[in-house]
Amino acid sequence: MAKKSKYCEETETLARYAKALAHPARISIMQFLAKRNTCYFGDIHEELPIAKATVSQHLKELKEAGLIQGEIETPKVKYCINKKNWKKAQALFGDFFNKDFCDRGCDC
Amino acid sequence: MAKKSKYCEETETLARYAKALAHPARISIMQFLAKRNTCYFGDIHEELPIAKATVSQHLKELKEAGLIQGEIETPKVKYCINKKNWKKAQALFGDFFNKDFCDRGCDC
DNA sequence: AATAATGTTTGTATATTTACGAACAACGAA
DNA sequence: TTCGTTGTTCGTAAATATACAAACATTATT
Repeated sequence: MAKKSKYCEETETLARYAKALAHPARISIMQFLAKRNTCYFGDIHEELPIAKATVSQHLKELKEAGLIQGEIETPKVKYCINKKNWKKAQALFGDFFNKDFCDRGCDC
Repeated sequence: MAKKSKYCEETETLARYAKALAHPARISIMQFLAKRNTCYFGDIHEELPIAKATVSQHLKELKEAGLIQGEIETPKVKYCINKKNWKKAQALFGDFFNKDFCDRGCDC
């Protein structure tokens, strides 16, 4: 059976990215990855005030949303931003926030 | 008692806005408000594939996040974007997505 | 084989989110 | 006063999200 999609593709995608970023821990992770060359799980865990199991869970969500990717570098795991999807998100949020609605005159 | 804030202010705020946008119905609402002059509840409801009680709930969340505001225009209710906070969100997402992380060389 | 190091997965408890119908509130019109 | 219109709030059910400890998996080392 087909997936019920009540909203347009682009809207769904944007909402999905927003959801992935809807937690301060995940924002922090993305910021950390953005400014770091090497980004092992342990380093990320160190930066955050939460248990490692929870960090792992957040990383999983970011990965499932496509914003990051991980690779095993025994015995560590290295994470980094998924550039392709990051650009996609960048573009979607960019469009979203550049409606110039003010000029159209929402009159409140 | 003070609210426990484990993350920095800016990160929390960004996550809060992201959370407000983390549902296609709410993205749709913002898009609708962005391109419309007058934006009554009924018009918004018409655009969405959900019950009015649910629409009302989503509007409440957007309002509590500060992204929109509403005013009564008996017998209707007019909603519109909160420009001040919209600009704030615009700026926060702008900074967030302009890390130029690629140049720093995340090496995956 | 036993140990150590690094993360993931599982189990679980609690809280939040999402959705809807029904009841309610406010107000103008008949 | 009784309706009709417009939205909000309430009650509730089901699904997700968040967090942690404990158990587990993997690989290197002793």
